Amino acid sequence: MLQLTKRTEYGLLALVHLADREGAVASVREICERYPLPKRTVAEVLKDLQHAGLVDSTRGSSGGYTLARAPEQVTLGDVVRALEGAPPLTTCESPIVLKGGGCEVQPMCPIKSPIQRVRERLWQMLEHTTLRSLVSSGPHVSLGAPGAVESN
Amino acid sequence: MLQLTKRTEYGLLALVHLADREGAVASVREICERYPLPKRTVAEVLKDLQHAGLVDSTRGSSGGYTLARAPEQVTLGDVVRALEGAPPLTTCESPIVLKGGGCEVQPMCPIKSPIQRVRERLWQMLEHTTLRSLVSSGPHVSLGAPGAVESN
DNA sequence: TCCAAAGCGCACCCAAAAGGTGCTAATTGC
DNA sequence: GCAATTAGCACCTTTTGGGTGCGCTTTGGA
Ligand code: SF4
Ligand code: SF4
Repeated sequence: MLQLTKRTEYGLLALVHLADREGAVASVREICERYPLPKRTVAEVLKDLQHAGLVDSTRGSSGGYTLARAPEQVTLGDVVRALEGAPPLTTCESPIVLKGGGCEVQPMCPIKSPIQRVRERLWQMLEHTTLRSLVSSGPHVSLGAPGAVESN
Repeated sequence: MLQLTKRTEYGLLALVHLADREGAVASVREICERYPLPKRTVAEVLKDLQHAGLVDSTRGSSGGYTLARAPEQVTLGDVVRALEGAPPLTTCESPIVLKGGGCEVQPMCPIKSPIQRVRERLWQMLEHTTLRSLVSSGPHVSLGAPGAVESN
């Protein structure tokens, strides 16, 4: 389907939160207190983002996550790649060789290369959408002073 | 997932074939003899395309499908809409009201409107990719004279 | 020293979607 | 009438996505 997964949404929300925190660590609990999201799943997503090198983690009682790069350096494409894996758009032309030998239509397929062009343009779009642009545009109600509020 | 379904691929291949036929009817059997595709599923897809008004059907022993519009008038977006239904990209902002009241994050969601902009650009892209451009670009081995070859 | 709060890892379950099939009509040319 | 074709609907199977259970490790602070 032509749709982002919830995992990707969770990841984006978490990253936006981290970007707001400007380098301060933010725990999963903190994120889930700000947005009504399933805590465990968000934790899973953050872990994946950590593996992808998009966030750094610190363990221990006052641990949490921080952005690993500046918000300008993180793109929607990075997040999708980290959380949804391979980006094939069609079943052929996926980077990894697929079991079964791939698509039988391939040798005579008239739509393969046009579709690939579409895919490339789509990914260009995703790569050009930075976390910074997400943070600065939306309605995005401001937090209180960093580290001050968060009543719960 | 950010990926087209097989149904959409089948639909595109079928439409390309119909475009080649230039107004002549083509049966599901004929299409599946040209491309190694599961006959029944392709039939199902064609039926959906018919409901969406993209193809016309004629029943009976020498029946089949024909393009309902010129190849320039059919876009990738039309096909996706016909075969994958609603195009939300996120779970909020889908045209229909969803059960459960929709996303709880919505009132404070910082990524909603940026994501929608991405969605719009994506669909612009899909709407600007016509069936004609698919037919004329790919490797697309030419058929014999229309109605002549097709040995099987 | 101990405990609570956080992340880590893995496996597992449940629901939804995608892909595909069975079967039975209805239509139409030969 | 017969064979080829589309129409309609229901059903199954596999895959994917979303979400949890449970125990472990790390670390700061009471
Ligand atoms: S070769 Fe053509 S039909 Fe096969 S997966 Fe690629 S685009 Fe789809
Ligand atoms: S989190 Fe934001 S973008 Fe995602 S569904 Fe909710 S309101 Fe829409």
